[in-house]
Amino acid sequence: MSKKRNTTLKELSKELSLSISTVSRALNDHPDISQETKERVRKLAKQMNYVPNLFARGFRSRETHILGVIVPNISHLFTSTILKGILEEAELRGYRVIISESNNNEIKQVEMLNTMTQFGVDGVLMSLSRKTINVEEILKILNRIPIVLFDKVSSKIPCTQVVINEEEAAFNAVEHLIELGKQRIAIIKETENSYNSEKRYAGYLRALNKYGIPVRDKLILSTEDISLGNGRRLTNILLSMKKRPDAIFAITDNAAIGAIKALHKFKVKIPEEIAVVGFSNSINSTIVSPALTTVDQPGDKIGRTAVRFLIQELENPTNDVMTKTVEIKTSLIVRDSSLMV
Amino acid sequence: MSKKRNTTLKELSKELSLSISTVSRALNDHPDISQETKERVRKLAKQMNYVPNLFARGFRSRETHILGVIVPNISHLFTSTILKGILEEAELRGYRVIISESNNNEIKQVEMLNTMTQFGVDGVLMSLSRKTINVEEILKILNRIPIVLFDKVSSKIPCTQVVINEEEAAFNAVEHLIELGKQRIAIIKETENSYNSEKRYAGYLRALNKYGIPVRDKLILSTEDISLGNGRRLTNILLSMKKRPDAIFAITDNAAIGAIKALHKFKVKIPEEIAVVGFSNSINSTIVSPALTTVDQPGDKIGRTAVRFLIQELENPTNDVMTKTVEIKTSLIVRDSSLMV
DNA sequence: AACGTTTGTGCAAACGTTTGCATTGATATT
DNA sequence: AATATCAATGCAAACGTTTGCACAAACGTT
Repeated sequence: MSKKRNTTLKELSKELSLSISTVSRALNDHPDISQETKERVRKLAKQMNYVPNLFARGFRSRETHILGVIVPNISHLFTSTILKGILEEAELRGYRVIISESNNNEIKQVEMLNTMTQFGVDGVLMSLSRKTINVEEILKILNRIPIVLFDKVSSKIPCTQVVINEEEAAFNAVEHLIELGKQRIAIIKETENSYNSEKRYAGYLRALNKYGIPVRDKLILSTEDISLGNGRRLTNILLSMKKRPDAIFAITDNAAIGAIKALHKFKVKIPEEIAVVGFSNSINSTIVSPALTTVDQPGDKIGRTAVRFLIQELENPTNDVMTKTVEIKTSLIVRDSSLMV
Repeated sequence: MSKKRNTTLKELSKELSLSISTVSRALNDHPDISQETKERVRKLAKQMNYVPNLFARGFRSRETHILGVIVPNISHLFTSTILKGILEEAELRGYRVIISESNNNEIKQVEMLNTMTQFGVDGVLMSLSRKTINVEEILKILNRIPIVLFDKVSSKIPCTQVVINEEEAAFNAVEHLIELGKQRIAIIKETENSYNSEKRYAGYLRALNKYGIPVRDKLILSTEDISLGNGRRLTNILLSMKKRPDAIFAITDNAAIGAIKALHKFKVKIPEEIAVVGFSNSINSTIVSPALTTVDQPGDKIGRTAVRFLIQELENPTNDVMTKTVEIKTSLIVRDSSLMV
């Protein structure tokens, strides 16, 4: 039951009466080796079930073909969809993936980053923890190995960043509401200046501006923790106003669902009286009733793209920092919560 | 930007005018080394930011301190909750984790298992892909390194298995319905004989038997793919019967939600006319209305437990196969879909 | 015939760590 | 004084792979 040893190059070479180096080269398809020898070697290797010892190889070549991934919280549908994309793309290109959670804890995030580099990953894919303020440590590591950020990113870190086009997505969502004839559009966003929240807010403003709709401070609500409960709470506030809004744009599905729950309780007709739009296309958005209009973020595409850029950097190393920002397109999925005839 | 080299034992030893072996032993707290030396070494190591090269170490000792994890689908809330538990517990005990998806594909599952062992993981945690029939390859690998199965398990594989107590959980759920006074309780389960589905079905039967309620074939419905859509479809069948059931036990939340949607459409009162109980405590179960009564499966506990058993095996290797089955307790969460006053 | 070139192969070093054994000097035991 | 014991340290091998270089044989060119 204890770990048995694998076939080694040495054993193969003995069996074939060749040197270890020849066997190694034969298996690596080195041009110096004759076709005939290559075939003999490959045949025996297969027969003896030879598998290269990746540790020895990585140890020698300083390349592990392992990518590190750090995310705030793995059990979040959007995140795990991204992970799915990462896993698939990485595997396709012959890389393994090590995953870690930062639990939205900045200290732990740096710790993970450190053990990962210590461990010898070739590069790191990372979605930043909330309130990542002290980027100094991260920059230090960025000096040693390539990092690609996705989803939760920061302009303070000069590296490739893969995000959805938050601003445009929000713009489209709000424009959709305007096209329905809505004029008093409330927004539920985050208090702290997260990248995502800010961009979505910017999209909201641009849409209002484009159509000459005044921006009303009263309709702009913020919360620390953009959860279902807080969505409900803030909606209650909106409902208590003399002049109620006629639409709510929540920057996450959960908050939007909270809004729907609150509207339900007060028997407000959705979407006739107040339409609701969310953001994420989480599974819940189809389960709540009425089904929620929302922005679909193609998670797996984000993951795949991030991997592609990272590997690109790994395989064509340059000395100048890459600071490209790649924006992935989203699409608005219109459902009953904003479907008017 | 290219990978810089880390401080090595050699460099430390030169700086301290000690031999490499002494430095190594000092850092590993070997009893042969004097306290004084140990402190000198540790101090310089810290100062020079020494980190052991895990590859060299793993290479030498044949221990990587990496665990492999294979799951059918990472973006499934229950699965990612288990992963969370695995990550936390493994990290706590100084192990790294490599995660892979089998996508419910038996061939790929074996492939992943192979590359993982090839890669040198110390052990594997695995949730089986649907329709895992040919366990031969898995047994072969089980000969080389320890495997612990969780959630989707199989008695054909002699190893430690961590599961929830499916049978009892289902029993409790159905008993709850009976206590409400329900007598015609339908079940929606899977066609193929998955471990989970079978156990839950057994619990259903036991509950009926205990209370002397006849088992009616007509009320036992099966589907290949236990999805929301199929839950809806099968419920429609139930509704078309002359004598409708007065409760539905669906062996997954999604199917239960499908049932609720169907009942809604036909204006059936939940739970007065027909009560509904699901299984999983997915987020959706609180979002659907009425909120769904369901079985809470403590995912992170499953993950943690699985890791504990695996490490236990790793660190106390024996030659006899472990075939323990560990059952994790669940609890029934009663919500509106079965709340009668 | 002497010399380059090409082709295929082998030798040996290197990667960074751990560890069995040898070595040294000091101290305790007879 | 001779010997056994002990504590602290160093030497060197080993893990499996890759790779620069050397080498030998065969061939082509002058």
